Amino acid sequence: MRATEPLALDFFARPATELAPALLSCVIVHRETAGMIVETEAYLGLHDLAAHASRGKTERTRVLFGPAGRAYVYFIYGMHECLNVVADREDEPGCVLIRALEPLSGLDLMYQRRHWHGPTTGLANGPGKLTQALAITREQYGQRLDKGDFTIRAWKTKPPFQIAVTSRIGITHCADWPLRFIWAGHPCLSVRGRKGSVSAAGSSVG
DNA sequence: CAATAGATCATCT
DNA sequence: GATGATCTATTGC
Repeated sequence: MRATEPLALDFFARPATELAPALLSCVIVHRETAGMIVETEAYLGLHDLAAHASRGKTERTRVLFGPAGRAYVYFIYGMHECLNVVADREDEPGCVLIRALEPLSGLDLMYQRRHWHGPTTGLANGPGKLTQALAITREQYGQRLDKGDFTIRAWKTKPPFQIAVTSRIGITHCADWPLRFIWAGHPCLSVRGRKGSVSAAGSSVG
């Protein structure tokens, strides 16, 4: 898929709270598959106890403390890989968790990798599902996203939804902070995120 | 449809 | 040794 050129590294070099909504409607491309980002969450630095980086720099989190535009991939629950995009600048360990994609390209491959035979909307509608669909693992830890096999690109059109903000999913600390960004009403949102309070960024959509 | 249990292991204490 | 930025199957109405 060659919709547009990959985004340059400086696109990612801003606070996670700004990068997270900016990534909505961008496209992730990896290994013959691509999907549009429809759900993100911002994770901040030291003051955000839900963020891995709040515990300081360790072997796992070191890429968060480096420059923006790299992949932070981690393994969770003994089973799933999750993809984040490193934001901000060196020593400012903000990042953006990618929570859901609308599949665009390479759907056959996604179905194979996921062992799934339901609707297309269920292929990548969750943090663990999208990494499996796009074959993203810890092998991609620290990889640049501005060139090569693994890139993020702007998309020519925006989906016909409005951006909304909610609290983040699946965390225990700072659970009420409004740092989850979605295309409100998009059919590919992660299932567990569909309910809960939604404070619209504009007027409501019918 | 909603709630819950189980899977399963890297990371940090 | 406990926990966790999840997913799926199963149980119960």
